[in-house]
Formats: sequence, C-alpha cells, structure tokens
Amino acid sequence: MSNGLIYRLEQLEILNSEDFRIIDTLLVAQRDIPEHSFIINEKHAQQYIHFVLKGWAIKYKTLENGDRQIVNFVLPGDIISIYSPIFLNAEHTVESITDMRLGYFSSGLLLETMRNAPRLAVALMWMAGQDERVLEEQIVRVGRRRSTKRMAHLLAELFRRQRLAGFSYEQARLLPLNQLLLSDALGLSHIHAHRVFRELDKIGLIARTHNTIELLDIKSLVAFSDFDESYLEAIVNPTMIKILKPS
Amino acid sequence: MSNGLIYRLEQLEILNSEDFRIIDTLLVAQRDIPEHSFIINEKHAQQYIHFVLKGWAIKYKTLENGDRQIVNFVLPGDIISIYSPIFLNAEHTVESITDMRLGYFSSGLLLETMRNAPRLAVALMWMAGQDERVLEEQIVRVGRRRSTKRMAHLLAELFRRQRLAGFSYEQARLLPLNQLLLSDALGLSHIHAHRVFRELDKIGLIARTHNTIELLDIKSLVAFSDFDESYLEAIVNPTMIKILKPS
DNA sequence: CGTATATTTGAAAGCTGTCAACACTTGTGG
DNA sequence: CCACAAGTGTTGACAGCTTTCAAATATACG
Repeated sequence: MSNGLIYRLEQLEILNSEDFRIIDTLLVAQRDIPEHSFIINEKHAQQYIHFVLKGWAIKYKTLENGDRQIVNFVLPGDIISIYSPIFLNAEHTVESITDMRLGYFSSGLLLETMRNAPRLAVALMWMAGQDERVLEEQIVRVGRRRSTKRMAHLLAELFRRQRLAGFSYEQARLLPLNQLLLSDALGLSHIHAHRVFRELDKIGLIARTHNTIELLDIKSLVAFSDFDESYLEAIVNPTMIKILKPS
Repeated sequence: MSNGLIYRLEQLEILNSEDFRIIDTLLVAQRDIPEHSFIINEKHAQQYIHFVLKGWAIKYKTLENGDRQIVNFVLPGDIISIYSPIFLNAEHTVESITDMRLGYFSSGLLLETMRNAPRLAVALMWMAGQDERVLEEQIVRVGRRRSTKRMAHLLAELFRRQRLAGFSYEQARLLPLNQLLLSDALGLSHIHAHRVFRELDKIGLIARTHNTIELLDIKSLVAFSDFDESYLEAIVNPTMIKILKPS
C-alpha cells in the first residue's frame, strides 16, 4: 500500500498509462504535517486541492455554541474538498488527527486537467461523487439509526474505505480513533458514546487501546449494523466509458 | 422568475453571453412530470442529468426496515445529481413531490461542455460544491440540533434557497411540504414532528394549510434557528476567476 | 360517499443528554 | 525519574427528549 489514490483510480479501470503519467506530475508537491494541523480552515480562502498520501483527518463544522459535528473522515486515498478553491471561504475545517503526508496542486492545474484529460476528469468526478455518497450515507446514519448500530455502521464503512484504498485486511482493522471523535461524528454525547463503546466491546466487535480502535469481527460488524457497501463500489457506468472511447 | 438555474448562474458573474448561449442549447430537452414521479431510482442506472425548471422533489434513501431518510430537497434551479451518470447504479431515489418541469441532457454533453467551456465547467463545479455544502449542513442539523431548532433551521434554508433561485420574498415564504416529509428529512418520528409543528405554530413562525407551509416571520425564524446563510453564498473565489481570464 | 392518506392526541416506555465526580493516560518540565 | 497538567475515559443518577403504541379525527380524491 503505497499510494491510496492511485490504487483507487486503478480499480476504476478507465485510466491509461498517459493518465497515470499526468497524475505523477501532480504527485510532485508533497508535505508532511503533524497531528492536529489545520488543512482547511472554516471561513478562510483555500488555494490548493489536497489529497492524502498517509494519515487521517477529520472534516467538521463548528456550531454557535462551540459544539462540533464531524461531517466526514478523511482517509488515505481521499481528495480533500475538491471544490474548496471555487468558494471564497471554506465552510468546514479539515484537521489532521494523525501525522499525515499530503499531496497538493493548484486549482488552475485542476481546471487544466479537467480540460485536457477527459478520462482523468471523469475519474475526478467519480471521486467527488463518491464523496457525496458518503455524505448522504452519513445523513442516513445520523438521522435514522440508533446509537449502537450507528456506531457500528460507521466503523464498518471506515474499514471498507481503508480496504478500498489498498490497506490489507489486517491494517484496515485498525482505526486511529477515540471516543470523542466518534461521538462528534455520530451526533452523540461523549458519555453516550462510551455506553455504546462498552456494548460493542461486550459483544466482541471491537477492542480499544489508546487512540486506536480494533475491529475484531468484520463479518459480525457488517451484519449487526446492516451495512451495505454498495454505495462505495468502484465501478464506472459502462455508458460513460463508451463515451470516453468513441473508437 | 422564469428559470432558476439561469438566475443562479447569473449571480455567479463568471459566465459570458457565449456561455449562456450554450446553456440555451441544453435547455432544449424538457419534460413535464406529475407529482410522485420517480426521476432517479435507487439501484438503477441513470443516463441523463436533470435540472429543475419548476416544482419540488425529494432525494432520499430507503433503509432495510422500510424507513426512509430524505437527504435533501430538490428545488427549482437545482441540478439533480450531476454525478449520477458516472455510477452504475443510483444510491438514492429522487421523486417529485409536486408537478414538475425538468430539463435534461446526456452525460456526453456534460463532458463535452466541461471540456470546451471552462467557465461553464467552473459554474457546474460550483453547483456541485454548493450541493455538497447543503448536505454537510444537513448532517450538522440532524446530528447536533434539537428537534424544534432543527425544523426551523431547515425551513430557513429552504426559504433562502428559493430566494436564491429568483423567487420573490412572498413566493419564497411558501413551501410545498407537509409533516411527513419534514419528519423524514429531519430524522424525527412524524408524531414528534407534529409536536414541533405545533410549537413553531404557537410562537408564530409558521402557518399550515394542506401541503403548504407558510413562513410567517423570516427574521425571527432565522434568529430562532441560529441560521447562518453563509454556506449558501453565491460568490466564486476571485482567484478562480483570474485563472479563467488569463488576460 | 367511502377509502386512503395525513394529522392529532394521550400515555408510557426507551433512549440519550446532562451533571458531578473520579480514574487513568500521556506528555512536559523540573 | 517524578510531579503535574491536560486531555481522555469512566460511573451513576437523573432529567429530558423522542419514539412507540393505540386510537380518533380530519382531509383529499376518485
């Protein structure tokens, strides 16, 4: 598992070697940041598009009263807010929760790429669409699932997303999360998140160590949470592919 | 208020007359559909990109147990799931809740436009980004706001979105919604939604008639719900505009 | 006019948040 | 290496919010 983004794009099976060469040029600019760094700041302008080579971040919004709601987790292989440069000010904050390695490129380069590399444009749109699907699932989760299954469902998603970024089964079982982060993501008080934790613990689905959650039984976790991974599937509509290759 | 999409794009101030001419060609294909029609079907392939000329729809996902969660409302001036054609199967359903007039165009045309009209491409990305912002706000709403303010916050958003699509103040005060729809959107039981309704009624924020909610006091509604409209702002980052016009 | 859909009510149960302490871990500086 | 501070995790009790159940009423539509 070297580069989650490339791994994901390979799965799509729409890019050719020239496309990957272009991606290589995007990979030039990289930087390492420590835990608790801000990548995007609410109410601030954003110039670059980032993508994650290593580490995790959270994307959240802060309320009037200081509460925060984590909107999504940002994993290796994810692009961070592809749209940010379009807007004057960001509406959410993106903050690292582990050490990270990021790649980044300018919005101008994005536009150029969308223009000159139609397959890459579709791939990027696919990434953005994927992101939207994850957000929608988060709405369903928070709106319609009870705390325990809500937590389990999120954990199942995060496992699956790590797998889709090329993590091995064993690696993907480990999530760099704690109680606070999960309660802020699930719309629960941290005290109730603790109750939920204990319950999942008791039925043998998870184990916890400092800042790491270990998924002990993926199959049961998926069944218990009614997790249906179809919204994460990495398949491009064949019609779209036909349009790309009008041979 | 003739065409909400054009109205919104005009506000962006990045398109020129040639761009609007291209849009005109996209406007050729239109159809009218009655209330309760399916525009996109969960688990079905999607070929066209739709946009709303008239009427409202809901975008929702159905759970294992038959519950549904409305993920977003679809209003005049909105594009319906710009990404749909990329995926093999839709992950949500879009269903009209009033009579509607839709425009539609093929995914091939979308790609071509993104390629040949960079300003339009940015405009479309802006639309998609706007959509994502609305989803994120919905997550915050459902995750971190209590029922009454949650409802008020959503109503304030919908008013604002109608205004941004060119509705007059008086028109935008009317929402074609009922109790069931709002409870499914807010993650509440319809019984609790009813309690909330009565409360908003009592403090004079709304009035209800058959399938229409009337907002009586926008200012108080916004204040009561801590509604901050900044996530809906129609401003493109100047840097982006500069990139488009490298004069 | 009857049926289906939507709204309304009251009561009870259940889930989740809040409060107030306390314990534990980690990282820092002496 | 120890002590302390800060952050995170843990507990129990209780209040409050929301769902569920059961049933009645209203409204729309054919």
